Amino acid sequence: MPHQQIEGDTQTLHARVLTQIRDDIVNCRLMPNERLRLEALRVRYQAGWSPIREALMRLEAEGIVQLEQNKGFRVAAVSRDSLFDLMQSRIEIESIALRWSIENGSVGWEADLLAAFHRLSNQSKLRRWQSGMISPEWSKEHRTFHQALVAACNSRTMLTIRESLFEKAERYVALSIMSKSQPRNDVAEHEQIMQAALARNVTRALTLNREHIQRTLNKVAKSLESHPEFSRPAAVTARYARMPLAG
Amino acid sequence: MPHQQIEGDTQTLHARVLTQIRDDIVNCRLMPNERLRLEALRVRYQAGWSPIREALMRLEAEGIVQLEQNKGFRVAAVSRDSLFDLMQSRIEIESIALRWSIENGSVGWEADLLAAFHRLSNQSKLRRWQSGMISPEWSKEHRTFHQALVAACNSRTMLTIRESLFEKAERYVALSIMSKSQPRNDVAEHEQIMQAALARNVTRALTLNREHIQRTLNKVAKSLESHPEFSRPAAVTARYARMPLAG
DNA sequence: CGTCAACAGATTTTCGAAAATTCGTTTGAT
DNA sequence: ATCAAACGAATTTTCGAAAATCTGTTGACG
Repeated sequence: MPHQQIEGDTQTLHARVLTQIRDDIVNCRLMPNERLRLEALRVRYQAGWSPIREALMRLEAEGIVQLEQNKGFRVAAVSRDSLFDLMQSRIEIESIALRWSIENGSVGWEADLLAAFHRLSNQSKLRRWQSGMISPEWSKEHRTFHQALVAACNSRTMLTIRESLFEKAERYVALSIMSKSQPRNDVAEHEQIMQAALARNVTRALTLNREHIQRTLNKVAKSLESHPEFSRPAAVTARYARMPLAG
Repeated sequence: MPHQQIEGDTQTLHARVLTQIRDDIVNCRLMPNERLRLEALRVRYQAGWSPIREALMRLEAEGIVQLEQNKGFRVAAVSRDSLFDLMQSRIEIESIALRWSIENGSVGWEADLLAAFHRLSNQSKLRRWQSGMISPEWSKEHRTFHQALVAACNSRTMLTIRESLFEKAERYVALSIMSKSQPRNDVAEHEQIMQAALARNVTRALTLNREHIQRTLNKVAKSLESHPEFSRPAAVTARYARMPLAG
């Protein structure tokens, strides 16, 4: 069997750039609707035109970057409408994936889920946010927990879709946190969802999950409304200063 | 209404190449799992490295091309498992989209749907296939009809997902047709679905649509099993004939 | 014989220059 | 003064050469 190379060893440039740009967009270090000038990106990510354009094309397909022919790339815009669309779709997709996962889940799934929750709840005891930023560690555990919930759904397709929507939602949440709105403490919510899933109570788990997403939606929508500049033109072409390599 | 630029006018190269390669893959002119050598693509699509790689990266995100670091691109493989996964997911996604569409649909939606069906049913009277190929015209009308069904669903997200799954399914169907299995005549099925949708009978429309997809699944799965070479290694690296005839 | 290092050819990946396009401003005609 | 053509700078897009990586083969050595 071909031994999988450890990432970072012989990782191609476009793969590294892809990860970095995506991370910067999801965490709103590159703001919604911000113009992505190639020259600036070339400096920021230390690469030539090709790897950067390749990464951007991929992100365009993922839907967090937009391309206008011969006019270049932008970070995908945000809006109240697309937020609602996103969250409503997310509810439906997660419902299906979660149902299948609960129906299929093995003991191993239960174990992984418990473990993920344990890590999440402990992480949240530490400072979860500072200076309008979600701590990357908490963010990671949170993502892992939600992944663990649906992990047994046994459908690559649904998992991929779910992940993509989850990531887009994360960007809205990051935006919301940035505008000095405190993240809500939802450890208890997560625990309830997990309990319902472990009890194989599909109806209850789906309801709780739906409410979980809806509460996030409400909070984000509110902070979006009080900061209309986020969904506005953002004509401000933030010339980013010389920034050292991210991570 | 902003008038869309006629394509072919100031279309960038990577956009043209993207469309062409995608089309070739969906119609299995580039076979599943086939290696995509850049040099060959460069000749075939008359472009430099950059536009081709950019197109391939985008297709990779769409999931019909696979990339292995430093080893290049391949057409995404097919398999019984991913076919079932795809079709099952498609049923769920289309169910949601169709429900919303029926609940939201205006008179304009009804009109468009009727028009699309009319075009489809007439198209099918012509020769629908020839020499193991679905006629592109029929294919287009078919795609348009299914689009018209869900068009009123009012969720860009769900529509995009649905379209992507539909396209992947199309590739499997093309594969099935190629192996001299006749396409089934499903005009009546389409009409029934439409009638249910127009009658705003959500339950019936969803059931019919599910059965429609399942019938396609059965047919494609059968022909996939009788042609195991499609889902197999395809190690045959179609060295384009520069080998002289033996003896 | 079998293993492994080193090499050569093929292929992918990256770079930087050149071509094409857009955008903002100026110029010139009415 | 108004409008539109036209120029030039900024930016995107494309090309082809160069670098890096992979693959398969050869030949030395245990």
